[in-house]
Amino acid sequence: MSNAKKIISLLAKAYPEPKLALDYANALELLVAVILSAQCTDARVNEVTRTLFRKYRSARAYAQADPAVFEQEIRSTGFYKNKAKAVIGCCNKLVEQFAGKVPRSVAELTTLPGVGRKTANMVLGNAFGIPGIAVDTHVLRVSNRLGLARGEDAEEVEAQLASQVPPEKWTAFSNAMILHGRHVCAARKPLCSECPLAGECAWPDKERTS
DNA sequence: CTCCCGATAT
DNA sequence: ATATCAGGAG
Repeated sequence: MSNAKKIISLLAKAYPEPKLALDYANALELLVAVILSAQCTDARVNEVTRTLFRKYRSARAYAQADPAVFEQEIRSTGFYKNKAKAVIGCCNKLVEQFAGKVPRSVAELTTLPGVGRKTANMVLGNAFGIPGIAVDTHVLRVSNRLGLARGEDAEEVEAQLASQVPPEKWTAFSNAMILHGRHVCAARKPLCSECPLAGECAWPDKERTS
């Protein structure tokens, strides 16, 4: 078994049924939660969406929101002006071009304002069960450290990962990589001594900060 | 490449 | 005090 296959297998064992830490009940809620999650902890997003999801129950509801009010409602997630514009703009387009429903392809999703490949793949995989590898800062970092990919471009890394992981495992793989990046292979203080993948990891000791 | 922005860890 | 954090747009 190749090193990459071993790593992918160990990762799946370490994170059986990896699920997102974001709270959501449907594709629209997940889309909104992922947009709000940029540069923000999942815990804070959940705190905000707990009340937000009770008030806005459809794409139309967000589309009709007062921007100034909405900005304040999501303020604590940071980048609130951009995010408010993204969510409201997104939902306007959903209403006008997608019958108020969240589309099921990367191509369509990325036409929505504020939605890039990472957000699109996150929604596809977790809300629709359509295979997708969401490459965020964690997946980028962990992939490079493990030696599963090389490079800083998210789309290139996504392609490299896609060629090594069978499509039916893309979503679980990317969710596991995110969890691993958050809790073990952290940017600042990676817990290499507790890492189940340490034996197969390509990251040289000299580059470790702790 | 820069800007957006608050919360949290260090 | 300040560096960094579940990105995307201009």
